[in-house]
Amino acid sequence: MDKQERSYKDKKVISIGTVSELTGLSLRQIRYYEERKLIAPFRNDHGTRKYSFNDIETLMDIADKREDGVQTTEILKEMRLQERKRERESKDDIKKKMLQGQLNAQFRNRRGQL
Amino acid sequence: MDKQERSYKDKKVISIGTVSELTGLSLRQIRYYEERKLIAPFRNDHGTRKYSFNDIETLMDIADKREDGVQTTEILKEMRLQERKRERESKDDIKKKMLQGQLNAQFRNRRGQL
DNA sequence: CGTGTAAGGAATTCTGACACG
DNA sequence: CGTGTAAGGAATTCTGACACG
Repeated sequence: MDKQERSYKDKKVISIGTVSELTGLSLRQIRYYEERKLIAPFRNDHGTRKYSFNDIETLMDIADKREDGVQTTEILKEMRLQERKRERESKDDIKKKMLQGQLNAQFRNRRGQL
Repeated sequence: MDKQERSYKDKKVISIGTVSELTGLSLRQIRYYEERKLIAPFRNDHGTRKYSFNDIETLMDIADKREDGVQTTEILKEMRLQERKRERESKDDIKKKMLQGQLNAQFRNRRGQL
């Protein structure tokens, strides 16, 4: 996913009625999940909520878990765990790339010595 | 761009007020360009227009051309030319892939004969 | 806890039209 | 041709609250 596409996914431009249609959740449910800190829509000048496609995906995950009887507090914890996991993986990825870069450099050096 | 990301770009979910903010165009202008067939927003049950990120990009292109004094009729022609060009390129791409496939098959055959 | 609902107000969007140039 | 604007109506969204379980 390049920068441009990311921006589509993260841009908060969708109003709550459309989100409701897309997710099958009621307005009440969507607003309640915000109250429980599960999502954070953007508020424009007037105070109208605007959601991203990312928010919609999160809401669909929430809907699945709620159907399985998971409470919002639990869902919040799970989401935070997931978040930390992604951060770790992202860091590991950077480390891996740096290591690879060093190996490549060594390889070039040895080849030069032959 | 994979299917998922395409769907974000093409999904018509943004209302005209937000499009106006994002493009800097007035509601009147956006509706007028639709009247001139330059864009085709989705209409929901109530009749409210819904735009995609793609529509927004098109509108920004239109805005640039209008600033250069290009009339909507001309812009429409240009857009249709562009569309045909993209179609040709897409077809050429398929042909190229088929040809490559045949070459690969021949190569495998000859190698087998050795 | 999670969700429905009625309440009143404010902002959005729609269409058709008149205006200007 | 392209755009602004006032007009009247319909649908959207917001918040705080009461209800149920």
